[in-house]
Amino acid sequence: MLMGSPQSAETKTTTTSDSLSVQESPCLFSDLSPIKPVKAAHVAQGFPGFNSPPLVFTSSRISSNSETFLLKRPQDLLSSKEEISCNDDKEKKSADDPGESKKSVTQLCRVFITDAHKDAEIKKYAQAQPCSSSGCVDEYFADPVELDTVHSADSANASLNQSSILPESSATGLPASKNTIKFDDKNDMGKAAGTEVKAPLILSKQAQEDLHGKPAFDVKSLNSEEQQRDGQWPTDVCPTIESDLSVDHAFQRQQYEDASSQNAGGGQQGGCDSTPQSLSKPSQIVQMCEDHGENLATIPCRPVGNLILCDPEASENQRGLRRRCLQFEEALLNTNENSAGFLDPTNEVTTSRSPATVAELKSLESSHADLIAASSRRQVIQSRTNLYPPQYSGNSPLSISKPSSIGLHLNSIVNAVPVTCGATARLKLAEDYMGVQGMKSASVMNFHSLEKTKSCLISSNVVEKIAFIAEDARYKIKSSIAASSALCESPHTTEPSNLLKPIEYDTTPHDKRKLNSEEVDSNEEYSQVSPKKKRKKTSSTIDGDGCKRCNCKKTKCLKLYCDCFAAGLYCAEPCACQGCFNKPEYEDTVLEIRQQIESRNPLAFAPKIVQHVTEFNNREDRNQVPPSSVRHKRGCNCKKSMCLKKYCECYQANVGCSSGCRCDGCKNVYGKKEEYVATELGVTKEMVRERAGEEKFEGIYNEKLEMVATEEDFLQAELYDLHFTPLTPSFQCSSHGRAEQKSQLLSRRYLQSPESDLTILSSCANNTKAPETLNSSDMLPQSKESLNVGSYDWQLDYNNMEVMDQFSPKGDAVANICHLTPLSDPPLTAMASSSSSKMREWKNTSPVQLSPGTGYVSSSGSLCWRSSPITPMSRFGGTKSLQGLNPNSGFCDILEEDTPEILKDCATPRNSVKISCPNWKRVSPPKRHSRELGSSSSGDLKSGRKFILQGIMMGKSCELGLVAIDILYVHRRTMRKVLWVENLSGMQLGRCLEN
DNA sequence: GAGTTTGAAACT
DNA sequence: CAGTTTCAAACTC
Ligand SMILES: [Zn+2]
Ligand SMILES: [Zn+2]
Ligand SMILES: [Zn+2]
Ligand SMILES: [Zn+2]
Ligand SMILES: [Zn+2]
Ligand SMILES: [Zn+2]
Repeated sequence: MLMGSPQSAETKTTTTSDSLSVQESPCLFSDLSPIKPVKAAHVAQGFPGFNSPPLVFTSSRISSNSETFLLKRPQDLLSSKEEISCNDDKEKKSADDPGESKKSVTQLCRVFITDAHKDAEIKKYAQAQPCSSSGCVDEYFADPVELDTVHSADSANASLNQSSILPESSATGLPASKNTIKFDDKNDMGKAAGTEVKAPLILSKQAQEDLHGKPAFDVKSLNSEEQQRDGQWPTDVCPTIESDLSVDHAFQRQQYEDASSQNAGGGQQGGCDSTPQSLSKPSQIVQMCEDHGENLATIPCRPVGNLILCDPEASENQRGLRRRCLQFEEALLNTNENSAGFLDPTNEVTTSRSPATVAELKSLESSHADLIAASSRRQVIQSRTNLYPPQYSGNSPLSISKPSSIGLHLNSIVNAVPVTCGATARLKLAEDYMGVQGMKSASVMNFHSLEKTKSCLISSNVVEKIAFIAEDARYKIKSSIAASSALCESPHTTEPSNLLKPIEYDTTPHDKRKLNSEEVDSNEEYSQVSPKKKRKKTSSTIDGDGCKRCNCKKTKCLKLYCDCFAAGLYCAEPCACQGCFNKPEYEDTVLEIRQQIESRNPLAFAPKIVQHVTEFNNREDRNQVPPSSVRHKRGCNCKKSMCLKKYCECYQANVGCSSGCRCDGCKNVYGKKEEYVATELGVTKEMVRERAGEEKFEGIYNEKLEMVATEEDFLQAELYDLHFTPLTPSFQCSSHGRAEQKSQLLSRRYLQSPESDLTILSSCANNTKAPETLNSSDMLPQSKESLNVGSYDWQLDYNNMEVMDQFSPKGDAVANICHLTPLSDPPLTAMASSSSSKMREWKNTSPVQLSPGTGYVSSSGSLCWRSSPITPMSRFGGTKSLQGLNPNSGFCDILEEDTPEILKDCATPRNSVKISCPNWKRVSPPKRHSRELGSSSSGDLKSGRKFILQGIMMGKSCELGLVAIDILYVHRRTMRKVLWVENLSGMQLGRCLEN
């Protein structure tokens, strides 16, 4: 946005990173901490010099946020530096044996991870550091850990500590940033040499430079970059990366730290530790998540007592936890699927990777760059959002809400899960991410199962589900990351520079397409990426484990052509892909790309296999639901295979063809299209209803659901990530995962009402569409109506809205929403009190939700990553997927279709159906998404309204991005109309009106 | 393992 | 939105 051209932005970021960073990402920063923001800004700016402290201090909360950033940065920086050092060493080695260096790193990472898992999270970290023994990694983690612990503790305790921390971070950050910049230049040179610093550098400075002078895109550069990534990248990059990384990592780490601190703060850690150890790797991963969750939980717990007390930090911590969770989840996924993911030393080392990736991508392809930039921008926005939330959380007790939710989750989870508290906590977190509170226990179980499944994902379905989960996790992570990055960027510019640049430039995703062409060249380099991959290449795409692996040659695994990417998973060891960017390292890039793709096709990452829930199915019959109900979402288009071979997606998914298939001569052994059509007819009515948003569900589920729904829906909405969108809907509805994901937000609500557990389907109905719309909305740029929304206001409004919601929706809310002043973070204070919690959630969940990932990422990053940022999906999938997964891989993805029917969950019995799809039918605004406002139905309600967050930086107003859209919901039974404000993700921020 | 076939994804 | 190209998996040999 701000920057006309990414390049310029990048350049700015790079240069500014030290001092000016803010300017570049003025929006972010400004927005973020308009008031206090300054602090944030300071942070950013400060980084260079001062970093730390300022933020922190100013306001505990805000500071906390800033601090977090700072912390993260510092951590990142430290870690980065350390890493760098390691990397350097490695690089040197790498010169000899790049692979080895990487491996070492990866190993370290693994160690770290493992250790972490074994040990309590916090402790884990701390321990891990020591334990990790291996130098770089250990240090890396250790630093972060320590910092985290300290910081976290500090944060938890008070911002003060953070502030103290900050300095370090800041100091480190600043220098680092500068250094990085310089490095960048050098790097460039180095790149020429063949090193790779570029990525980071590129991202930051180079990118900028490139932008200025020329695009770095050249494929060659890309290649070189890639190579660098693989090999040199660490060393050279490190410096540069530091800045970049520092940002992302900083966030992540901060989060991590927060989490750790939380853990530390909470006694749970110990428990966590125990659990984690017991768990197997995958389980470990989970545990990790759990631990984090626990941490979070702990925080929440505190909050529980004092709910809010947790403070921003707590909230942040929570966030961090969440992120971690996500990350963990991802990690789990990754770990399960690919040990490699973790392993990738580079990734871990690079933690900064994302930036690098982004930069690389950019360099690789102008289009890519654009995309990345766009993503980065988006991220920034998200980050902003995230930031806000954190602040909020930090600021006010309000944060409680999340915690409370968390607590609830924890409780539920705990109960459900035998795992130790820590584990449970983790689980909770995971669940949250996953999305379903109601699912919690089940979800937990599911989660585990999922992990397992993931590891084994053989069936495409399973994979998908997993993917979803992973994706969700990713999204979360991404969001978190993005947020973190954004935050970093905004504040610090330096680190963010990577992200920021891209972001700012943010080119539109459109350009991304181009990437392909260029990408090819890079492939060669890619090959370098991992020799291991080659192994995989060998033959079957399926690893011994049953995990699918890709063998992409030209797409860098950033297109749907890549099964890994399409599944929302990061490529792992087994993958034989060349020039792969689908790695945690490149999280930012991955996310960006994902977003772009989603923007084009909201359902792109949605599970391909959906269970059509018919009324029959929905209801009691779920069991009855004939397998037939499970179908490929889009159907196949087979012309020659007669749907008898895996060429057919339907067949491959072990599902019959459906009316959606355009296959010729269908002979699908799982069900011929014709047959399906015939059966469908009977159902169709129901289907229609559902689609229409009708009653189907209502009858059975609604009752509870409705109750819940209202709240839940909203909550859900909140939960929903924009990304989820398509997929999510179904998932959301059914899936607990979303609830979980949203859980934080929802949790409140859930907490509020047991029913909440039900899950929230609310969005369900809408989900499908909504997501799309949301996606469209994502297109922020497009959004026209830019309301200056203050995050603050949002939150507040939101809160109000929520309140309103339950009883009487009111148009007012809408107005409020409009008010949103995301940027207002500063205002946070105000917000803090009341709605902050909600806001937080919202923020968290919302676009950025993901944010969690990043911070945490750094440490776990590698871990988590496996699953890619995907976004929301996982969330959805979460519940359902979980359910499905558990039992049988079979489930896989089946999600209910977009339609609200989400019920699928139903499948069982558990409670069923809580889910809900709420009776509320979503009247999607014009698909266009964002812009159109009052679209559909009730003239009264104005759905489609877009809300754009504007921040004021440095006195300048910046558009943060499209924040929310009005979506009209109509109660199927009562026909009551409610206008919800949903974020891009589709999350419901608040209810605007009711009729 | 190379080469062919296939249909989704990407692109125009 | 249709047509074409690109892509990587599935399949064949
Ligand atoms: Zn791939
Ligand atoms: Zn792969
Ligand atoms: Zn790959
Ligand atoms: Zn077919
Ligand atoms: Zn089919
Ligand atoms: Zn067929």
